[in-house]
This record gives sequence, structure tokens and C-alpha cells, in this order.
Amino acid sequence: MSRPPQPKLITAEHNGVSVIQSQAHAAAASNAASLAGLQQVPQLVPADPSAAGGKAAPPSKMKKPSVDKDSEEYRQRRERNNLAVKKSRMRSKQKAMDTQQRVNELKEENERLEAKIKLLSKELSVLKDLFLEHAHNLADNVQPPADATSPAPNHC
Amino acid sequence: MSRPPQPKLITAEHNGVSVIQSQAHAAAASNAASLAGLQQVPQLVPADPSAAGGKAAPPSKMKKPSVDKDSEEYRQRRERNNLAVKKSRMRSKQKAMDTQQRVNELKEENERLEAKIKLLSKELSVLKDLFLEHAHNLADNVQPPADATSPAPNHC
DNA sequence: CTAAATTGCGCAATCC
DNA sequence: GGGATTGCGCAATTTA
Repeated sequence: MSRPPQPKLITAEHNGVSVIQSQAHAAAASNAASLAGLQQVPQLVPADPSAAGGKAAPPSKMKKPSVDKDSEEYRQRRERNNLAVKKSRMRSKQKAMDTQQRVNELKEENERLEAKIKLLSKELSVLKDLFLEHAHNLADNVQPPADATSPAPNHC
Repeated sequence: MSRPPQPKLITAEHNGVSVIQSQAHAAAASNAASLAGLQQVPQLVPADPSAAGGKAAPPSKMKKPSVDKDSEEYRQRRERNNLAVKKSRMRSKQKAMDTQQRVNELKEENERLEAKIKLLSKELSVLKDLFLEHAHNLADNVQPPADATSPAPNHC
């Protein structure tokens, strides 16, 4: 997230092997599904021609048929990775929510600030008007008008 | 995002069948991978007891071993869904970025508003001081002080 | 009911 | 070697 620098060479072209996934898809809470005992053996089925619609063996383009899916260690790695993935995704989601929350907060703050600005502007306006009025009074005093329009000098 | 209402009954317990995925994992650009002709037959391996850790056949809870992976229509549906998924994810990502952008904008706006508030406050302060000063002058005029602190009545 | 959109999850490559 | 990310596909569910 905070580090998207590398060009990130998206592979493209793994190995052409088709794999068998346990894909229990159950496991409501955490993993455990794989612990259900029903570990489907990842054995690669040769894809029997008579069963398939046609096309027996694939292009036979497999360089590395290794990666023993049976390996105990493989399963462990997978499990660990799955965990890491879940964690990472949770974080990501959380961050997104936090960002959204931040937007809301900032919006509120903005409204608050705008209100304050409005208030201050009003105050300023009033004061300025007072000054203007005063200035007029002063002018009236300094230069006594020829007419008696002024009812009476407020003060001064 | 904007609609997380439903209780969302997370399935938990699909069907215990392990499926075979084509999982070509290649296909740099778009789909096409599945069109490589290597259609892995969906045949469910019975999970041979001798091969698995133990536990022969699972609860045998498979109601629908069907879902013919060979089906032409199946592949089409999958492809469409894959496309939809990619689209959805792109949108999601875009939205996240937009939200982040929004945060930045709002932060800038906030700073702008705060600056304005500071300015207005300053102006107000000045005007108020002027008023105070004026009031003092008035007071001085009305009630001449005993001392000669006042340099000279500005006016009035 | 069909089709698109979302969502959770697992795999593998890659990053670090 | 090993956790963290990320692109991708599958399948179930939700929306439209």
C-alpha cells in the first residue's frame, strides 16, 4: 500500500499445468477446513480422453511439474500464505474504511470552519458599519452642515 | 460499500467436493488462457483412502457433482464472470484512490479555511482595539484625568 | 429466471 | 527462508 514503487513485473505465463485445488470452500471461521480430514489428494488426473469432451493431454508444456502438492511442507506454506493473505486483505479493507471515515470527519470539520467564517464575517461587517456611522458623525461635527438635518450630535 | 445491510449469511459448507481448476494462470492480458485447448476434465477424484491421510469418503454430502466443467456454456459463464470480477475490482480500487484524493483535497480546503479564519480574527481584533481606544478617549474627554498621561485628545 | 456485480477464498509470483 | 502484496480464477450470493 504505502510502497507501490517497483515496476512489478506481472508474470504472465506461469506454468501451464492445471492444478487440483482442494477448494472445500467451507471453513466459516478460519482455516480448519483442511483439517477436516477430507484432504483431497492433489494428484493430477491425466484427463482421460474418453471422459473429457476431447483433447486428451494438454500441450504438454509443463517445465516444472514438480511443486509436489502432496508435500507436507507445501500444505504448510499454502496455509501460512492463505493466512497472510487474509490478514493483508483485512488490513486493506480496514484502511479503506478508515480513509472513508477520515473524509467524513474532514467534511464535518469543514462545515464547522465555514460556519465560523460566516460568523466572523458577520461580526466584522457590523463593526465596520459602526465605524462608518461614526465617521459620518465626525464629518457632521467637523463641517457643520448648512441645514439642520442633524437632529442632534449623539455625543462628542 | 454503500449497501451492507443484509445479514449476509456466509455460506459455510458448500459442497465438500474438491474441484479441479484449469488454473492456467497464464493469460497475461485477458482471458484466452482457457482457450488454449487444455481443458482439464472435472472428474472428481474419489480421494483414495490409502493416499489421503485417512478418512476415506467425506460425509458423502455431494448433491450436485454436476456443474459440467466441460460445458461450453460453463466456460462462457466463467469467462464472463472473470471479466465482471476484474471490472468490479478495478472500480473498487479506483474508488479507494478517489477517496484518498478526496481526503487530500479536504485537507487543503481545511487549511485554506483555517487561514481565512485567522485573518478574519486578526481583523476583528484590530477593529475591536480601535473601538476600545476610542472608548477610552471618550472617557478621557468626559472625565478629564487628574494626570497628564494623555498626550492630547485626538479630536472631538 | 437470466445476467451482471460483489464478495470470500485459495493459488502462485513477486516483493522485501 | 518467510511474511506481505497482488493479479487472477472459482463459486456463492446479492442486485438489477
